[in-house]
Amino acid sequence: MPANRVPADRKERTRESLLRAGRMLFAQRPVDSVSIDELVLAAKVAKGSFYNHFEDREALAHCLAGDIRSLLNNRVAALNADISDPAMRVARGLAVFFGYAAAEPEGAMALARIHGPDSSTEAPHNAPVVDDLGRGIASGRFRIPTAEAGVILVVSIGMAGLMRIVREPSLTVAVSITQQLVMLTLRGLGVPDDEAMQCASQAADAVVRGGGVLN
Amino acid sequence: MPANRVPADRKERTRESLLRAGRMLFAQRPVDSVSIDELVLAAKVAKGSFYNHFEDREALAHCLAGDIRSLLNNRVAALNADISDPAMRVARGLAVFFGYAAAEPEGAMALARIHGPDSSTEAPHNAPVVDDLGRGIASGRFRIPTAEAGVILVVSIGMAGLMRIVREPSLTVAVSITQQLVMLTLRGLGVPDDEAMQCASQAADAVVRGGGVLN
DNA sequence: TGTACATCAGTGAACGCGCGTTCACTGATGTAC
DNA sequence: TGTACATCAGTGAACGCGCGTTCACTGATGTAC
Repeated sequence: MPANRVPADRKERTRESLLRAGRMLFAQRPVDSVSIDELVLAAKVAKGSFYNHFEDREALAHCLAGDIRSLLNNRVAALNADISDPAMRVARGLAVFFGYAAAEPEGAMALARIHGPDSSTEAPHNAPVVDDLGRGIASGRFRIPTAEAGVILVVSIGMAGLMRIVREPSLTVAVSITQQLVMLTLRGLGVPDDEAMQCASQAADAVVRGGGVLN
Repeated sequence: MPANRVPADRKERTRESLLRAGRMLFAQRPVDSVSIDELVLAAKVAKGSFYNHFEDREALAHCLAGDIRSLLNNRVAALNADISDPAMRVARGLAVFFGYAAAEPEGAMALARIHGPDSSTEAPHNAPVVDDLGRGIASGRFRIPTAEAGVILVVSIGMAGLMRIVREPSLTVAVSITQQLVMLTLRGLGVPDDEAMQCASQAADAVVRGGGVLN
């Protein structure tokens, strides 16, 4: 217990400022092509401050992407709290990502650029998807031999749709893309046509249009 | 018509050497993090030579990815020359990419890293996919509202599968991943279950295992 | 066949800018008494 | 309430390495005659 303290929120504000700058810059260019100078300039912070918070540029990027990904995973978890059908859960999960892309294209683009389409079954942030797929397979809702291919499908469609929406970030586009991509995805997983379409429409409507995405 | 000439193949060999070096290095690390020094060292070429062939690192990367992508697109075109069913064409197209990932993981990884999952309908190298999807929709073989979502599905699955296979580049893995991912994809596009499975198996067998990929 | 010459890609030393990293100092905030 | 002190994040000048880019020179190959 230190005798004298420095206000926690000053440190926090600097850190946030750096992360915001990273979000803006990494949304535009590859991580390696952004200099520390540019980061601290955009963050309105002295160069030395950077190293009080992050070991290097990579660390900032990793932290930024982790934050966004956690935010989205939490939203998905909250939104799916009392949904048990794995198909609907996957649909709403994708819809959260697509809605975010329309609402916060900058954050979405940064996430896509930093994480890339990492569809490994082991990556911790893919755990929710792996889980839903596992349940769906067990219950016969999804008709695929192994979860792995399903994870690749869902994650890569998620990232691709996100990047598509970011290019033209309007609610209309997001709703349309969500409907179509979720439908294709569920159908791919073996969900009957009509149900896939129903889930897709409901998710697009409730989550993307309805703004189930805000907070 | 110049009076005196320099042998064309000397220039060509230097260029090829630089491209090979790029393939190796870009397979391992992001483009921006590879220095010209590393490139010319790996290529066993003097630093100044680099600029006789490429304007900058980006140009080399672009050229490299373009070459690989063209090679693959050509293989697909040749392999599909007398296949008319769009579902089978898409299946075999994906299989070519997956087979390449197993046979040439380095080239595949470089392609993935440079092009990324660029699933835009306008990108010239996606033209063949756009074409097959258009025909499939017109003939009722694919049941999707617009080609765009289909392109996103096929291209992003293509790249994701490719990266998965690269991580463990064996024929066995490639065949299994191909079967599964092609099945999911065709089913997503609206091809009936049994036919999707049949196409997937045939493509995996004929193209990936059968080495329809060599040459 | 031989010699002089022309071409042009290859070479690598040299240059200098940009950028990552450091560090002595500042100053804002909170604590002691 | 006021004064002295402690803490620690913020600051930005300074350093020096790495890297992209240039350029005068070399040398291999082909042509002229």
